[in-house]
Amino acid sequence: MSQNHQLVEVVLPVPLESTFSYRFIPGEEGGTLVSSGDLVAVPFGRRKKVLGLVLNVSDLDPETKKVDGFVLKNITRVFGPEYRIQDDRLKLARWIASFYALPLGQVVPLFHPPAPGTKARASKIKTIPYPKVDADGLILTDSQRAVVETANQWVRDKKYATMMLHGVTGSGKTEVYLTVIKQALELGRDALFLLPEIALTPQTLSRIQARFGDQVAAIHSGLSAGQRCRVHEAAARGEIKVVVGPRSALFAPLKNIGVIVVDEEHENSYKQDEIPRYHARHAALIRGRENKAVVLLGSATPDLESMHNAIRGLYTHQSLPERLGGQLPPVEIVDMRGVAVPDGFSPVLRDAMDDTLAAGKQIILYFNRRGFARMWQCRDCGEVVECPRCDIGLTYHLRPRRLLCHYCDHTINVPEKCPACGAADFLPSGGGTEKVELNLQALFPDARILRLDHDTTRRRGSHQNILASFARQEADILVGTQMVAKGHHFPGVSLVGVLSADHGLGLPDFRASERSFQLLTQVAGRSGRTGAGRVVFQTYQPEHPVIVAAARHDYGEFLESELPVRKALGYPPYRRLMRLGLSGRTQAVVQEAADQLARAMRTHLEPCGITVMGPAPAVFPRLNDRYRFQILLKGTLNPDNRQWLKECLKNFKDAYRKVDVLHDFDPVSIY
DNA sequence: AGCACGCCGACT
DNA sequence: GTCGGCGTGCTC
Repeated sequence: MSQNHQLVEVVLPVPLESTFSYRFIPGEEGGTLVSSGDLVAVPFGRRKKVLGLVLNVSDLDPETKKVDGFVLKNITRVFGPEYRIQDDRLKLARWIASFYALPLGQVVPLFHPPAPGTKARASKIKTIPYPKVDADGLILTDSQRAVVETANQWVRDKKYATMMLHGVTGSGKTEVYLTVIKQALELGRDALFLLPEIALTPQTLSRIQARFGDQVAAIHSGLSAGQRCRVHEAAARGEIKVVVGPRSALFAPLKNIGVIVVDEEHENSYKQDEIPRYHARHAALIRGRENKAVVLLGSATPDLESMHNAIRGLYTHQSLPERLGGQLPPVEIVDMRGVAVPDGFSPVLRDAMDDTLAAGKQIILYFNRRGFARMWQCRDCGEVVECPRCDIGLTYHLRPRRLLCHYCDHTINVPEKCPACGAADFLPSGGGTEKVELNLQALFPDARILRLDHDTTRRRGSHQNILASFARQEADILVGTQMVAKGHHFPGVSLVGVLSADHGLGLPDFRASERSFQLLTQVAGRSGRTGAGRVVFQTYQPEHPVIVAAARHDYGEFLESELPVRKALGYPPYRRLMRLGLSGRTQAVVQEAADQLARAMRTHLEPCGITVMGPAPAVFPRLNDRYRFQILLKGTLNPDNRQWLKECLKNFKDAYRKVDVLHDFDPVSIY
């Protein structure tokens, strides 16, 4: 008894609005039919297997060969029920597509494992036993208990609500998350626990696992495609109740979510920097709403947008003011003006390092530039060797010895003679972590030093290995870029030195202050996690409000200095941003395209209260031999605006085929 | 987005 | 001579 054939409307992962029609011939037993929400594999163009989402199904006359002039192809595979995308997940997909002005097909791949582009890998995060955690949890402090009670009440009431959990490093936020999740599980609900990949350390994992055992599964970069699928299937079948992982974990097929944790909510890694450019924190709120779940946003240095929402009463703001078992370390600001420091270490910092090493404690040194010297400059004529593709100075690296472009990875041998004047005397100026390491070794010949930056973490897993080694106190000093501010818990560290605290402040980005404050606060908080600690900020701007506020661990002070600036300039959190980036081979063509696009934007969006800025050459006007311009929109686009924008961009791309256009809502940086 | 086809520059 | 750059056209 043969079933009727099915006509199936499928969404495919292409940047097109259209859906595609396929035929499905049910199996002999007649059991399997396709239905809306199914994940299917289909032949598409020259490709044999493309994954698609079934949107609609209808009956099909077996004699019908064509639809709309297209010869129907057959669906080759229907995935099991674990892979269906339905209900709240489909709503989330539609929301992302509409909010970020993308075709649904470009969003759907977020929802099916394995993550696109990942090859099978074997490496696994080693599970180090976490120092004996009471499976029933610790005794909560009064402030923790107050927070937990509020959140638990919301969960019991099935109320969609967001809590901004504002607590310094070591104030016990994790304990709050785990307690709230525990209650949700007891009520038969599931939980998502998002955190930056970098924070997904073996310690964190085993702490969560110690509490929830085999009800919890983690998704991380060490998993193979097969392992990801197993987690996905187990979650869909209800065998797993808690999924822990980076932003992509948000799409796990849990059925009945009661709590979504977004830990370190201010972290920029929650924004995906490729299509679809969504913000996982924002998307988490949407999924929370669909599930009537409680969303916990945790941070020591909340994102200004989140904080603004808390101030406006959209989120409930809760503080965990005290650091458990200790106090925040005092920060000394060292004025570097007029101080001659050939090796970069002020006398204050040097003495502090001496004392710390003598006491057998550990040191973290933060310097936010890699390589040995930022510039390779001719002493005779002043010529700076630049990248031939990027118009950016090349950085001098010692090991291996070469000049490297930090933007396109272009590498050249160190020139013998100045390409401009032929002189053979160069001035490497502006230090980097390589140089700091060398100077440090000269200063403390017996100290064991680890360096953590892009260059020492090329190999897979080396990042976690270096951090783990330092946590085991196999080295005395950890020197590196901002990577040293995140990751493991280091009980042995009693001194943190920031070699140039004003480094990030001059960057041409409206978030430069915020990012500096977050980084300084975060790295300062790594000192004295057990016992006394101290922190030294070396700076040429000792009165800068960001540096002063960070030195006092005072978020409120930072907020007061920064919000008025944002308001005056019309930047987030007061107005939203959207960035249009244009790039191409020929400058004039890109320029012309950018002018045209900006004109269209002005005509259509300015009447809706949107401010159009630019076009202007990007901060790096040429990268990788491509000229770059950008347009910035300020204001909130309504759904009609977004729809119009989507179509405008599509037409525009057809008209200017030599220019690449990217659009980014709520960009994390406007470089 | 892929993927193939097709037409012009410097090389085994 | 061809390897390979990327422009362009199409996908049920």
